[in-house]
This record gives sequence, C-alpha cells and structure tokens, in this order.
Amino acid sequence: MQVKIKDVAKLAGVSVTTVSRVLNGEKYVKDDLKEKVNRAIEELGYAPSQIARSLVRKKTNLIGVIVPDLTSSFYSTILSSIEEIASANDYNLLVCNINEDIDKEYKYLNVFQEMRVEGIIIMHEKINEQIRNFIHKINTPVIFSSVKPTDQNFISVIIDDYKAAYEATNYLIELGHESIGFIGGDMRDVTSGQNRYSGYRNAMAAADKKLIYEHIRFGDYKVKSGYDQMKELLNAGSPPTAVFVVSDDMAVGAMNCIRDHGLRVPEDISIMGFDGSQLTELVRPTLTSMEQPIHLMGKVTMEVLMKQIAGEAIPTDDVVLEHRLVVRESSRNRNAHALDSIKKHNK
Amino acid sequence: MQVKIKDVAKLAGVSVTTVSRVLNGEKYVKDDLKEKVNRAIEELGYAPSQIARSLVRKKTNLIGVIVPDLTSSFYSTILSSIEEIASANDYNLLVCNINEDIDKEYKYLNVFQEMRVEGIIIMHEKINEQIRNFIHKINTPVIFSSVKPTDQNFISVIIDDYKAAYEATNYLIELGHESIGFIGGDMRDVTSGQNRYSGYRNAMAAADKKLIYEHIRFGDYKVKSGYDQMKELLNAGSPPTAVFVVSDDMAVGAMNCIRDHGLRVPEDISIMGFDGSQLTELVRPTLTSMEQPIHLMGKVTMEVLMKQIAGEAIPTDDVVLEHRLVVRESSRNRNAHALDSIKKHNK
DNA sequence: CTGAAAGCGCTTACAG
DNA sequence: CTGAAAGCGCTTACAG
Repeated sequence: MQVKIKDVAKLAGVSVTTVSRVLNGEKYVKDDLKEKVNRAIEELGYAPSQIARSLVRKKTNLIGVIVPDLTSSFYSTILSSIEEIASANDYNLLVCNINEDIDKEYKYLNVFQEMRVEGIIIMHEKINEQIRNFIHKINTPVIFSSVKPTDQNFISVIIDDYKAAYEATNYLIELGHESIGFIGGDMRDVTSGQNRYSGYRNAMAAADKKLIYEHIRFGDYKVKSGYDQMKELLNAGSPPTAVFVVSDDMAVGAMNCIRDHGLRVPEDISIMGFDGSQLTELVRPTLTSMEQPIHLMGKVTMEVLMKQIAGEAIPTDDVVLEHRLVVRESSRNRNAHALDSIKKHNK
Repeated sequence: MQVKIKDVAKLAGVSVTTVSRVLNGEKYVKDDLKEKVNRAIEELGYAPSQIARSLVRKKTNLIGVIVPDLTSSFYSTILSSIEEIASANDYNLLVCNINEDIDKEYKYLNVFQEMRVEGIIIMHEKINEQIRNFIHKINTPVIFSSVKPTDQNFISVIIDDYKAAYEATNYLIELGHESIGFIGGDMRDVTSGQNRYSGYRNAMAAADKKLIYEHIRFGDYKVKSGYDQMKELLNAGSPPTAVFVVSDDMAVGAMNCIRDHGLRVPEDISIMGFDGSQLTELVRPTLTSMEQPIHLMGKVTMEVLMKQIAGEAIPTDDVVLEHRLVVRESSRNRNAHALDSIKKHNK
C-alpha cells in the first residue's frame, strides 16, 4: 500500500535510478527531470524506505541504548544528552529499559544485533558472563557510560569515582567533622560501589579518622534505601555529625529520615550527596554534592561511539571526565554544630 | 562481514529455505536437519537480519515515541511504562526527545515514516498545521498520551483534566479556604492549560468564591516557573491561604519559594499539586496532589496502539482514566491556619 | 546525464 | 518434508 520508488518513477516518466539519484542529491541529473521527480514525490507523498535503503547500504543509523532505569533523573539526563547528539548526526535511538532484569538485557542485546545497530551504549555494569561473551563476539562497537565493568576490553566514559569520593570525604573532614558516616552503593558495582567506598576509607585513613562500622551502610542508590539506611545509622548508638551518601537520591532519602527523627540538616548532621542530579537544587535544604558532569557524559559517550563507528582512532583508554564539588546548604562546619549545641544548652 | 543465512545453509548442507524454516520455528523440518541447522547457527554466531526480514514481511516491530522532555519524571515514567509493554510484545521503541523544538518533531516524524514504524505515540499537544497535516496523510496509527490536541480525529489516553482540576479546587474550598490562588500551565495547551484552568474557575464560581486575578498566574510546568510565579503571587498584596498548582514540579518550586520568603507550608499557605510524580513523596512537607495514573497511562497507551496496529476495534473515543486525590502534608484546614495565627499572636 | 540489471539478506508461494 | 525461484524496495556499478 505504501508508495514506492517505482510509483514515483512511473508518474515522473523516468527510471527508478533517476529517482534514486534525485533522492540522494546526486549531481548529474538534468534540472527538468529533477523537477518532475520532485513533483511526483510531492504528489504521492513518497518517503523512501529506510529499511530497503539500510539493506543495500549496510548502514542502519541505529544506536541501541540500555538504560538501567528510565525514571531515574540521572540516567534520563544522560539519555537525553545522548539523544541530542545522535539526532544531530542522523542517528536514531533504540531504547531499552532493563529495570534490574538481566534477562531482558540479554534479549535486547540480541535484538540490537538483529536490528544491525551500528553501536551500543550500556549504562550499567552488572554484566554477567553471558553478556560479556556476547559483547565480545559481535563486532559492533560497545561503549559504557557512567560505569566501568571490570573487563578491561570495554571502554567507558566515566569520572574518577575513587578520587571524587576521596575528595568528598576530605571536604567533610576539612569542615572539622570527626565521625563521618557513609552510605554506599552495591559492592558488586566497581565504579559506584567499590571505588566510592575505597575513596571514603582512604580519605578517612589519611586523616587518621577511625572507621566506625556502625556508621557504614550500603543501599541501592534509590531514595527509599537512603531513608532506610539512614534510619539504621541513626539507631546505631551515637550518630555521626556528617554522612557521605553516594547518590543524590539516597542523600535526599537520608535527609528526610533525619528530619523525620526530629533532627536537622545541617545543624545536627551534614549531608554530602553524589551525582549532581536535579534534586540537589530542589530539596530544602539544598544538597551539597560531588557532581558528575551528567550532560557532558552523555554527549561525550555518543561522540566517542560515533568515532568508533567511523573507524577513527578508537580510544584504547577510558575517557575520564572532571567531577566537581558543589557546596550547598546541607553541609556545614563542625564548629557551627558546636555553637548550635551551646546555644541549645543555654536556652 | 556479517554472517548470513546463506553461510548457515552452506555449513549445514541444506537450502536457505530450510534454514529460514528452522529460524521461524516452522514444523515440517526433519529433526536431524533441524539439528544440523541449529549447530551451524550456533557455530557461526548467526543472527538473522531484522532489516531484510522487515523488508519482505512488511513489518518492522518498531514504534516511534515523541517525548517533550526526557528528563521530566512525568514523561520518563510514562515512557518506561510504554517500554515495558512494548518489550513484552516484541516491539522496539525509537525514542525522540523534542525539547520544545517543533522542527525536530517534524523531522522525527519523517524519520518515523521512513523507518516504517508501525505506530506513533506523541506526548505533547502543541502540534502545528504542518504536523497535523502530516499525521493525517500518513496511514500509520497515531495515539496521544496524557494530552489531547484540539483535532477531533486523533485519539488520546488521558484523564478528565477539567474534572480533576475542579475536584482539586473543591478540596481546598472544603478545607475552608476563602482565597485560593492558581498557578496554571500554558494556555495554548488544551488539556493541561485550558481545561485545568476552567476546572479551577468553575469550582470557585460554584462555591461563590470570587477570583482574585492577582492570585492567578501561569507557568511552564517546570520547577523554576513554579518558584517564579509564586514569587509574583506573594508580592501581590495579601497572599492566598491556599494555591492550586497544575504540576507537581511547579508545586515544589512554589513550596520552596514560600519557604524562602519565611513562610511555611501548610501552616501559612496550603499547596495542592497535580500529576502524582515521584516528587510528592520526596519533598518535605510531602505534597498533596491530584494524581494521574501515570504508569497505567503508558500501559494503556501502548495497549490501545497495538490494537490499532492489529486493526482490531479502533477506539473512536478517547480513553479516559481515573484521577485520584492524594492528601499529604502540604495542605490543611483553613481553621488550622486561624489557630496558628492565634498561637503566634499569643506568643 | 540516463537507464537496465544485479544484488542487499531474507521469506514465501510453488512444485516436487 | 525439502529446495529453486521470485520478490520485498531500494542503491550502485556498468554501459551508453
């Protein structure tokens, strides 16, 4: 039922070759023929089939993207940035939301292969053996964004999570805090689990602060787990005066928990988040956070992937972007706490 | 370089027809041949080209989705829900983020046509003449989700925005509020602009409350505009004791503004949001909101679209889902305000 | 500058 | 149960 190139050719009184030439903007078509063809196209409302075209050109202009959770502000911001660059370069995005479902990921990876996507972007690192093998087997460029799986053969666009966590912790130490709690991520995640935890521990060690294991908890990056872990932390004897939380979502949950327990941020407890999500400016008090360049991360991911596809200088190393500490209302000097206590005492 | 069906046939020592039969799970293939073929597929790591398959079957399994803003929690939740149903039915999503760029939408619509998507989902209603004509011209099913353009020929999955806004306003009236402000959306939007405003006005009229035009402002649904509009509203003489804000994002902005002005929610001003986004539970005080069934909306959108594609009973009318008032901490009885004032006075 | 023909990688009648 | 052949809607050498 769809009108095809043959119909256009017939109406214009030329060969399909000529129509194809006009379609692809080739020179060497006489103006009058070109005009006839364009009129026929217009009249029939013809749009060339990208499917047929892909088959012969062996180029689909498709990129497959695997997102862990579309409803997360962090990932959807990266995705939106990827989409912007893709669209500007005539690439289209096939989007898969896996929601913890590793089988769905494998299924989608197969779909990507069948669709002959030109490149694949993956935004999580919990890849299993099956997926690892699959990625190695297909000869489609794959790039990881915001995460780095253990496998050295994959390239990633990331920040230095260890260093960022170290600096975040150090900032709290410099504020004069002695006991600094930690709410980490999934320790199966190298990037956001292990590296951030190491950064915290080493910063504490370097400053001769001892780790209090009741002040160290692990969540799943989401708001609710931040709330739940903070609750455990508050119930564990004397709470810390500052907590470094490795995602802004969890940090917001932690702040809510503190508030619901009748304590105040930052007067009683300082909170430091991680990511630089929209939430930081939204909540009250606003959230101090070790920020990732989220938008840039998506942009660079897509740009590097396009280079890989073009066969240009394939980066052999990860692309490491700059993190940035943004101080807002949720953190303050330990001395301020002391003053507050005095004030309270004098009341 | 990609291995193709011919390679599999050669290795298995059968015809491509037989390979195709095995691939498509047809009966009438002897077990031993089937096994040979499967072994060859395995050995070569063969994955059939969906491109070639689409061309002959005239079926792409592709759905095009146009999202106004991927980073918005409202749209990304709908999208995630659409993706869930699509994926379960072997449909893949081509996602376009337009970010207010109407030209990008038109461009993408053309891409959708060239990609021969089987259906199109659009989540915004500011469609212009060009887009309207285009949608009418192509014979691909189109469905609108969460919005309803003026054009009667398109079908939408929505809530009754007028009624929802009426009830939201009425709830504030029942709480005893006399002066109820309003922060609306874009009046060029029928669904979320005009209908919600009408609901507010008629509810006020029905209760004999007079409209105070200094208490009526319009934003763009985003947090910042909620903040800005609330500021204007607070500066306009005596502020209202309650404000109905037509998006949760704006409502959060409004709450922050109130707080930054040294006033409290809900003690001084009650706030009612709209949408039922994740933010409602995240912010403190938690946000009372007239909620849309966001997740269901995405699900139903995709389900109805699949029916349209299958040519089954095409719905001639919009699908109207139920809204729901969820009361949280940001709203309270006007009497409570009075009591608060007295308390303050007696201090 | 223009067109006939081959081919992209599959599926599907058709014949056996 | 199996295979040769035509065809899906394009593009691209090739020849003129």
